[in-house]
Amino acid sequence: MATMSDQTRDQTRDQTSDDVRDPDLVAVQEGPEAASELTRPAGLDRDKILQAAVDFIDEEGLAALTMRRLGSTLGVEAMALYRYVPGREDLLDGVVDRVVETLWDDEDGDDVYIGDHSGWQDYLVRLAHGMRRIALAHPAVFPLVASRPPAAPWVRPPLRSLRLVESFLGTLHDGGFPDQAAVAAYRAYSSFLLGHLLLEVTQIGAQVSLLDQPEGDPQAQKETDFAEYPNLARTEPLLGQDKSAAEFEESLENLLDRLDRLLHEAKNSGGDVGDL
Amino acid sequence: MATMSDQTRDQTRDQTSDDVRDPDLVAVQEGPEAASELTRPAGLDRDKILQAAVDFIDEEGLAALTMRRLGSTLGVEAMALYRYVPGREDLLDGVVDRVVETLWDDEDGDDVYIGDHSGWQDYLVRLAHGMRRIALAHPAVFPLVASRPPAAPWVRPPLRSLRLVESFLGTLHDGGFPDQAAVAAYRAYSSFLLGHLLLEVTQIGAQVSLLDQPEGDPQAQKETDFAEYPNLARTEPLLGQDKSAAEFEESLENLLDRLDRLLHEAKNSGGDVGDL
DNA sequence: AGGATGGCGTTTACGCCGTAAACGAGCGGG
DNA sequence: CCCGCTCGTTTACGGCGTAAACGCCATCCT
Repeated sequence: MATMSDQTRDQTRDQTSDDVRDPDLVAVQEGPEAASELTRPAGLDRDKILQAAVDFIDEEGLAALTMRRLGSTLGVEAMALYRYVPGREDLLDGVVDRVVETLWDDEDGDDVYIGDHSGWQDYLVRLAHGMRRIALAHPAVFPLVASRPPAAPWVRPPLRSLRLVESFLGTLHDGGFPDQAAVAAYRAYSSFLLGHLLLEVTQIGAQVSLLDQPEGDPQAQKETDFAEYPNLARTEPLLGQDKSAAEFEESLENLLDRLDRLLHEAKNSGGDVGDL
Repeated sequence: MATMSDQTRDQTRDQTSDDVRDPDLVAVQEGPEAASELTRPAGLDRDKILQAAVDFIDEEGLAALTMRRLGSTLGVEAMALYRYVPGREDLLDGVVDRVVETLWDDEDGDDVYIGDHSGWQDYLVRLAHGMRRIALAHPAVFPLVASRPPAAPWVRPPLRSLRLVESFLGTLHDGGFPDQAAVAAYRAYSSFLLGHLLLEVTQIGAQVSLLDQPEGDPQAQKETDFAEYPNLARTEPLLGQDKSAAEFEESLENLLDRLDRLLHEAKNSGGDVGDL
């Protein structure tokens, strides 16, 4: 597994060979905010609560997050949170928003910052890597990003942030996509990103839960399974292998090719694309 | 390549305006099991409980499902369920399994039954439509299929059922895929299916929740949004449009083309595919 | 026949949950 | 000085998942 020590520099989209480093794994640096936190929480605010919730989910999992426990990590009773957050559900929405917003915050050189870009393909690649970085940084939070209803009911997830959808559509529009094609591209892109990243973080979760469940005689279990499932048995080592980064690049590239085709078809037919 | 030529034949179910019929929308018929149920539950068993849970989630949503409420729909106290189900989490796993197993049950003509097929492309198309039918029949259950950890930790979701993965790998193996390529295909296929269907059912959920939230002055809300988000404003009618079926076919076809390419590359290099 | 047995649903109870409501403690401005 | 405001606490309630004890009743052995 490539935990990678090295940064990315050029990051042109041609990485599919087999010893792929995984630049999306580099951590997002925390804000230099550590003053005197152990001594005193120094007063609550909504942002502090949301950050604490993100951290909590990362460490303990979504199921373990309760208002009381979250409060206690902040040195406060549960009810104190309700002055800043309407309730648990809204808190989760806030967590999603906060995590997605980091797309704009941590520019971190040249990879993730999506405000400035050269061309829609560059934009889509940056956005994809930005989202993937978020997913890998917060694997337990990401399913929330995918499953919460969108902010506006008529916009489809998983991007959820109106700001993000707006920037997406605007970029494609500027790139020459007629509206119809831009929307089709948005959906194809969303579903690709959602599917790949959800699969990837779920795998991470499964690996983790594998570690803390080494219970009674898994050998017998294995053998019975394998008897019924010869193909599974034969490919088990391959199934366990992690080539997520390479597969991600491959699929992303393929999608971009597809969108490129879509763009040219739309242009040639004068923007009158009836179907996808 | 273009494997969708045969398709379905009749299926008049025309619902999404334009031109696209959506055969996956036809309901799966319930078993002819309705004897005297209102008079007496006639005794619990695990299957009855799981079916009741599926129905409950379909009608009330996952969040509303509690042991007490589920019990009461069966005319029974909550604790009675524990004789057949170890706990709530296991019940949810059971729900997922039961729903996925219907892939084999309801053959229903020629579209969904995946045991018998002619070639791997046919199989993948049938499987995709089968899964989509399940997703559309149980939109509130499907996110569960996607987010539960897999049955074996080293197999990645969303298919989750070992039986299904086994049949997938076996079919591709028979179709000439070397193991490495079959596994790559499994992952690409899984992530496509997961992404598309999750997006689609989430949209259904959003539409539903739109209906029961017609609250205070949405007009003002709209205008403020639109001021900040011109591209969203312009494309709103397009974003709301439902072309899921067409987009599904398009993406599926594209994926099959990609897998076909993968197969031939793998064959030409003698099964020695280093990367995807 | 009659008592033991064991399957199955109920009752009771416990601790944790989200959160409504009332309650102070501290503080800055008239 | 004390009013009123901000902000965290206390108390309380109903619902949750579920452990444990408790009937009830059909069946079976003798």
